[in-house]
Amino acid sequence: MGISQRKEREKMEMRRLILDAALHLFRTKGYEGVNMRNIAEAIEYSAATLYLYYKDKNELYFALQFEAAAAKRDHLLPAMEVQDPMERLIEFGRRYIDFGFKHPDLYDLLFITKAPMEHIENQECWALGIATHTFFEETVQACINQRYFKSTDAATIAYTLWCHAHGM
Amino acid sequence: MGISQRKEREKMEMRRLILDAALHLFRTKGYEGVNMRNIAEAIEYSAATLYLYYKDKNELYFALQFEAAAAKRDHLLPAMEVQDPMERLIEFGRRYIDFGFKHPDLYDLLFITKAPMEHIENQECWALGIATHTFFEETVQACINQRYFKSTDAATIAYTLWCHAHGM
DNA sequence: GTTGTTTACTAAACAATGTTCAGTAAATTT
DNA sequence: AAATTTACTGAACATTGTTTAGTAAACAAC
Repeated sequence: MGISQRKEREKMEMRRLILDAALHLFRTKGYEGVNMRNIAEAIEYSAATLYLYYKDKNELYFALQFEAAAAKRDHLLPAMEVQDPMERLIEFGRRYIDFGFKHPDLYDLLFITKAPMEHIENQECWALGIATHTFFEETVQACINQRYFKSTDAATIAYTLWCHAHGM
Repeated sequence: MGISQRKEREKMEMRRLILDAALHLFRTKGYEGVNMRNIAEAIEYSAATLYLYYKDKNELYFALQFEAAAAKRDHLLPAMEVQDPMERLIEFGRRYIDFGFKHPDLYDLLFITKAPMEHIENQECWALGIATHTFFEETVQACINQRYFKSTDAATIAYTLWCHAHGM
């Protein structure tokens, strides 16, 4: 069964090729400024080929959203190194906002842009975002434990802080 | 010179007709779900006619943004009646968020959606928003005067509160 | 009141986009 | 070697924003 394995691998490589090209184009030209033909041209395939790997532009879009979530996690990750919980929380917020400024298109992709949410069934989609948020809440809880906050309602504090960062 | 006056008036009426139709369509079908032909059809004119009154879809869009700012102001207006500044501030925030939930499309139109900002020269555009924000800051100042806040930095407090509301 | 000009509008066309489809050549299976 | 499946493509389609050439009415000029 070596052949089908190779085929599967080639399919994955093709998907990677498409995603990398799409992500690069989206980053440089903005989401609106890119179309299927652009992406296809970038990888030297015909536009129709894209539809063999992604049902439509939306599906490609959601795949990229996953990539964006990974990029955000990578951007936030260094904050985990900070030992003091309050310092860590601050670093976390700083990096969160920094991410928004450095990659406005990715930020929009994650939080702003609306697209028909037909892929919610794919729970895996949200795993990365949820993991990050969990880490954030744990840090808040650690701060509470060290009496940094008057309140002890972790969820509310986390929500308040997040609202503030997102609003900025 | 009665004729040119009448023409001018008819031109304004036509603009009103277009804006009303566009706003209604945008509200019900969402901004992406409406095109120039839809709008034209709604007022029983051809699509090309729209271009006699607005340079392109963008200009029509900015005209609507102005309408949205007016709608927001109208939504926030009742908060001015509240006498106690802190109560007023709270009512203001409540109404701000309420507006976002009741008219997500208008809210997006005002704060989220990106379009080539080629109309910045039209300062009048921002007048409504600035007026609202000024009133907001005045209320914050009133709260400071009554020692509702520890800090006395009105701008920062206003910004903090606004970030929070917008983030929500 | 006829004649020229301007205005208000339209149908048709254009260009760009997302998407589909019929066909083809190669890879694979029988 | 033949049959089938796979991977891909060019051409076409539908929908959009926008432009253009033309037309009929309103208006102005004599």
